[in-house]
Amino acid sequence: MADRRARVGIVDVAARAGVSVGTASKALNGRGQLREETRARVRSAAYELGFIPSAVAASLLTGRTYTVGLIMTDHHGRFSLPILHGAEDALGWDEALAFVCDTRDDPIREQHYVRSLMRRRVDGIIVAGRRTEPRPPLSGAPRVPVVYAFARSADPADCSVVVDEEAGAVLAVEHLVRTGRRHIAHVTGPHGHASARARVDGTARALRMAGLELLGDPWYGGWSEVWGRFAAAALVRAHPEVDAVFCGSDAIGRGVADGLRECGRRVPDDVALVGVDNWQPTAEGCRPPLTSVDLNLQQVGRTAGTLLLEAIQHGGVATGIHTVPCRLVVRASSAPLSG
Amino acid sequence: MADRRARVGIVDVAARAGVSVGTASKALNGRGQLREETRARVRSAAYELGFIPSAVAASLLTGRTYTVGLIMTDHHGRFSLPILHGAEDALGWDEALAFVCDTRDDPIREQHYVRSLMRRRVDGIIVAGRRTEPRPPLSGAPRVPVVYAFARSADPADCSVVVDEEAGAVLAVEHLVRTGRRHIAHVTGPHGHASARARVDGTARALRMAGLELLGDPWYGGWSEVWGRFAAAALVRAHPEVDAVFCGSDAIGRGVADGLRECGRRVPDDVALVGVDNWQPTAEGCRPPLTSVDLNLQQVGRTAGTLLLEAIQHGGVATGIHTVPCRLVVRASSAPLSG
DNA sequence: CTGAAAGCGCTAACAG
DNA sequence: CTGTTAGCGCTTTCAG
Repeated sequence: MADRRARVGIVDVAARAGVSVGTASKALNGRGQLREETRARVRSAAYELGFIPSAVAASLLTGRTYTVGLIMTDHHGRFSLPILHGAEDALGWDEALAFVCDTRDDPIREQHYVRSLMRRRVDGIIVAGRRTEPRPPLSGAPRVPVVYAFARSADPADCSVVVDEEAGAVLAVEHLVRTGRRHIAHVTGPHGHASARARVDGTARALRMAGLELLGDPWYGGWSEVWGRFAAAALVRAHPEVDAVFCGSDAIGRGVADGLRECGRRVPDDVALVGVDNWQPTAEGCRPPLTSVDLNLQQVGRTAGTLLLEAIQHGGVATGIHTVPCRLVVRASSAPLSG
Repeated sequence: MADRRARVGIVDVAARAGVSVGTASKALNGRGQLREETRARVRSAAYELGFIPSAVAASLLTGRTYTVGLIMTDHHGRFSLPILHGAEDALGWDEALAFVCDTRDDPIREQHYVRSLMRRRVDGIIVAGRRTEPRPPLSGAPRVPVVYAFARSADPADCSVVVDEEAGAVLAVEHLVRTGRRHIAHVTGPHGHASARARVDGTARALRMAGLELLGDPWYGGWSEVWGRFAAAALVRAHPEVDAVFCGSDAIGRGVADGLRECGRRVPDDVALVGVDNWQPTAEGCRPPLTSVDLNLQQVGRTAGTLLLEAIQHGGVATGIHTVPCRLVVRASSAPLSG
């Protein structure tokens, strides 16, 4: 172990071990047929010199860089960071490293980043979306595999990994039904969002399967707490018999919880609540802590990483729309009706 | 504009333009003395072939990769993402790209990542901390410049960019005093956290300068809403005259707001509130929206990026502890006392 | 079992 | 003004 003056290259290692560079290379990479004694000698020479092989040089030769680009569009990282973690898992922290590029939702920036990534010869690109609406495919049709995560590409020929949001809603509603709720309402985000519509559909499906009906119409609004509070008040007025609310997001859920409390309804005794996102700060800050549908974003990232890796290895192109299921995380807001 | 079969290299461009590779290189990089007509011919050949120069090959030659490593330790990215953005700004999205490595607070992972980054020959490394306690320097003493952001290195010889948290507290308290508050309490996180202690010190200093005293002792606890709610109730009981609370975090601030409301105190009419972090979801979800001390993390990242760049260009090592000031973001929770 | 030599894609002298 | 040549640091045939 040492840190010498300049950069130590494989030639230095070879010299110190008294072998040729070719031999040194083989010894270090476990390739070829070498006497074990030679291997050991090279290895210790490398160690003593603090030799760190250059991935740059290796890439030039092999054509693979063992790097991928991760394009994110949500600067707060609520969606893209879990995706990054999953991708890191799949890529293996020993293998590939990820260039993370935050486009800040600007197509120009995105285009620049793609060019930058191509110049760096990344082996592939993961595009992490911020909403679930299909997004335009990367412009410039990069010559490497691309996998879209969370927000699928508008081009069905592309490879996308998405969350089954409708099934997530089903999970939530089935849970409410199973715990004894019968008068279930749904407060969610803007009608213009695919996520909101998918959850409405899932809710309807689950209720139908249980032989129930939604209490009134879905309450479309925003994704915010303010909307949740407002909706809760209106909801109680319109349907006093409500005994559960499936909320389109944790923020809404929190707002609804506060709103209900202020109307004199107890959660979960009078009304059970389930949210979506399972976002720690919100779900656990809620009073009481909020049962929530986890979007499994890390799994989305892991799947995306795995698909990308396969595409890279098979020299092919990734294709198809892959779906990841949601997961229900039960907390106090949906305790069974003890009645 | 085209996408041909394999990879098009500069030899292909040169061939198509009817010049040698050397000339093509010069034309494309604006180096050397060339007839404008030749330059143009090469450029259009490159364009028609969809030529994307290989940064890998260039790096091998020049020794610089125009990439940096960004090591983050907080998987939720609340601290490291703003730092990343700032760093991106400083590095220039056209210039350098960042490998983002999430160590998940595991020293082993960190060590592996550092090795990975060194093998990729990054030009420098930024280490984004998660807490403000000094952290052990990167092991293995990388041969490239390293800048620590947010959490400074325990080795004072290293280069660190930190937030002046004490000054941030002064900002908050001065604001409260200026808006007419006189009975100011302080609810904050664990005594074991340097951040909590720095804010306590800043609070004391600002009050002293205003000729005031803290109302009772600082309330050390956790960073959570739960703690804020609890503390608010206890505080009102212990010091009914309280007319302002400086909270060590936005989460605490939110808890205090709820707690106070439930004790029958109005915010800001009876009690003004200021938090720290200026974390959108919490600060704006608060009722009323919470005035907060912004830690200027993006600026921390920008400074770190700039210092790193300088160190890289001057081939030297970055040094010194650099401090970034906080910024107060005023919202409804601290409206002036209209009394 | 080990060494020598070619070359990955590009740039930078130096010739012409 | 343009072409030729020699590598950057490494892996990999192919001889020895």
